[in-house]
Amino acid sequence: MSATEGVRARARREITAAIKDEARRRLADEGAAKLSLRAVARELGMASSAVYRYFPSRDDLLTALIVDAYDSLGAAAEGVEAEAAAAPGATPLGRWVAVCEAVRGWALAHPHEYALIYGTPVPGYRAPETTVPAASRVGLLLIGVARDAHRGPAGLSRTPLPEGLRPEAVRMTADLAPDLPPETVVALVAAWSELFGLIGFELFGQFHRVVEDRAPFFRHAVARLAHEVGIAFPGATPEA
Amino acid sequence: MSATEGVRARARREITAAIKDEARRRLADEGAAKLSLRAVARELGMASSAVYRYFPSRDDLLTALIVDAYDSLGAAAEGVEAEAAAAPGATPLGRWVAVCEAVRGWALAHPHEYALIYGTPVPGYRAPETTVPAASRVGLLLIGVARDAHRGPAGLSRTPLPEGLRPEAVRMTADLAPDLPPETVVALVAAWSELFGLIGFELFGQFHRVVEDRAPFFRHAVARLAHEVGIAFPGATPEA
DNA sequence: GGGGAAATGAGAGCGGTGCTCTCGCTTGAG
DNA sequence: CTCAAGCGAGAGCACCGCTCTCATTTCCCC
Repeated sequence: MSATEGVRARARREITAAIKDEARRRLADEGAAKLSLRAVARELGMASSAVYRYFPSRDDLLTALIVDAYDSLGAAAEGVEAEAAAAPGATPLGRWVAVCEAVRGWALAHPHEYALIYGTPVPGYRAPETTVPAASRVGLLLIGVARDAHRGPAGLSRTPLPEGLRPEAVRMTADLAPDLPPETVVALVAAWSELFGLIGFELFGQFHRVVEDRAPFFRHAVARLAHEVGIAFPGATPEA
Repeated sequence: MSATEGVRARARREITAAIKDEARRRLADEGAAKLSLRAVARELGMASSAVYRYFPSRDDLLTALIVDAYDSLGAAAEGVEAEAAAAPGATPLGRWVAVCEAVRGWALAHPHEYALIYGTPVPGYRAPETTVPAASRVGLLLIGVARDAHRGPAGLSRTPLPEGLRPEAVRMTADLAPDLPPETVVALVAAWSELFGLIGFELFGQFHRVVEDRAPFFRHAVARLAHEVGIAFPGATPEA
């Protein structure tokens, strides 16, 4: 035991992690809706009531899993993006596609955790504000790629905004990326949500018997999203 | 009682409908995951075991609600599309936007039913094949709009496909719309899933503090999706 | 019309759930 | 060393999905 952490504190940290690990394992088996605190406790060889010392309610356990999932996804995407950006001959389009494919890859590897954060919100559950930073990481990454493209030699193409959208576009720009054109910010937010539409449809079975060879389809679709954001021009294709 | 329907058949039909209605009501209160057959029965003043005469299991009740929701959404979208198509000066772009806005309107009006069909799949639940026709209605509608645009004077613009996607694109085209170019079919399927990404993000709170004035944002985004499908050319805007 | 099969409803019951409370034991800070 | 705080276990409450049994009602066929 260290001087700064007694047996009790250490046990608390380890048991908390063990509960979350076991919960994640059970999540993969049965989904969030049927996640049972008792089953987690049983598997860990402890009384169900003891789990409540660590998570005041089942929903609090879910919240913890949600924050962890956002962070896991964010870290995965950031790692891949950093790698893509460091590679020789890196282009904004290549980085954009890399981020999108990282998100898809994480989602396919952790479908139930993905469902937890991008699927139907849990019944009475309201995400606390603490989840916001973790939840924003992928979006910030996409903004960063667009920003670098904007600063780069190729610049960004823009589609004009209808009049009715301009005030909201200006407001969004001030909030999200004041250094980017409003046309780009609007396209960025749309592409961001459309990306998760593609992934959600694949993951939740909507592509069943519609799209079979999904990797190239996804790659093509997100490259077009990048084009919509103004990151690449028609005819340009990523190679990585 | 009519000659073709006895007391029993009529009662069965009415009670089945009453159970589904009450279930829908409770769905709005607590979400699909916590939908309780017992609570439905209690509210209807019948023994919980009696409900099993009408739905063999809770999941079967959910299936019925899912099919109903798909049909309700499909009917709403089809109605709006027919109206838009019949209006003087109707354009494919106008009809496309009308369909998308109808889907969004239905989703905002029936958020829990939307979550049921486009959100996280219910735990152990696997959608039976019987849901496929109802689930396809919106997609078919979008295909129809693209088909009419293809036949119309303006035609469809096309973005070339990467080589790796061509076999799958050809397969998809044969399955979905043999009379359309593969480039269009791929763009159509992508736009279809991206449409539900936009709606899902709005409905499930991901746009919280990101997009505030959502109607014009959505309208702009789906018009751009139409453009991606090749339905409208840059600069064209719907007016309806 | 009458009789038997099928449909229906009610109730008890099984094993499971989230969550609370109380009880003893252990740990750590004063 | 003491004593409050942290912790685990067990019992218990109200609820859940689902099954089984047992009356009662309806319908179909003879």
